[in-house]
Amino acid sequence: MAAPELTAVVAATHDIWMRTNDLIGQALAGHRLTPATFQALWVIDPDEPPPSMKVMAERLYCNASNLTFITNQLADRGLVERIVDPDNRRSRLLVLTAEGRRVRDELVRTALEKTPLAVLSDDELRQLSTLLHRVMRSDPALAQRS
Amino acid sequence: MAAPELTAVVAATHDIWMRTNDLIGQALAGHRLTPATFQALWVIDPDEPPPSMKVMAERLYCNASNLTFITNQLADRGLVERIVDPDNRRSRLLVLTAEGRRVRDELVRTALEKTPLAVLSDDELRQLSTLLHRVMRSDPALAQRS
DNA sequence: CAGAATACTTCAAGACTTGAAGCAAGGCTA
DNA sequence: TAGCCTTGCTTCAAGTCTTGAAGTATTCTG
Repeated sequence: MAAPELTAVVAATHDIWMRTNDLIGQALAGHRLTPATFQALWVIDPDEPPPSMKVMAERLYCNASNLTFITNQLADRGLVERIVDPDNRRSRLLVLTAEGRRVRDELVRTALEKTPLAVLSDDELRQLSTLLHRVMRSDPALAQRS
Repeated sequence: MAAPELTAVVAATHDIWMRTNDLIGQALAGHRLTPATFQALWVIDPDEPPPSMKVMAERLYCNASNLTFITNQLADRGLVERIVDPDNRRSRLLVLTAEGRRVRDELVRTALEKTPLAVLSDDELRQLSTLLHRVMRSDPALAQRS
């Protein structure tokens, strides 16, 4: 293989992500959520202005109709509400309900406790963060997140 | 948030993975593959002894019936074959066909070219690899891969 | 040898994803 | 400002993915 380190890093990234999902599966199921719906919840930061469906679709790398489905799942569970964007009445903003904020907080906390990445020291986490942010800044689609 | 670095790292891991998937989607579609089926192909190393369905399920964090489905997808496309494990006739070993090896090689190469992680220098990749392998060694389920 | 365990398959149900078609709102231009 | 194009979202149909329960064949164990 031409780039064994790169191969190992790509594989490790995937493995760690899948393992994290595996470890929080029970907690998600307790709220009738799945990796896909949890990820949608994750990317709605309650301290930021509510994202539109369009913005959510970009964050989750999915298309509009997919996001309609995911949003319905969250709305059916009482975790988010759609409101009309007063600045653009075609657009729907996704707002966490009180329950949505509570569940998001709890599950994010669980994910951070259970992820294998939690074994790293503060210093190692900073190193890792530096490297990953360098990667993200290099990619236009990722740069607008970090 | 109690651990902002950890949060950022978990999010970055996921974002980079999803972005990589996004970037190779075209190449996968060219072989009628999806992220799930490509991942299955990825974890069959042609230079190692062929894995059983059971081993594959562990590697992919999925259950046996799920793996039957994924294997059927790959077998229908002529990329893998099931053979009876001579040492345990309950077990089926997954062997890449010649076409399977070719497609795997091509798509792995594409993934390594397109992943945003490819911007890192050799030195940075080594740093990243060191950190991620430390994470993997700390988790029993991950340790047996790296 | 009988019963339990293992490896896989089948089936049914639900969750996810995509693309095509449609609707309402906003933008543009003659 | 009417007509047309674009945007943001929804609906629908089709296909993919995932799970759990039940079933089959094989192996293990007492």
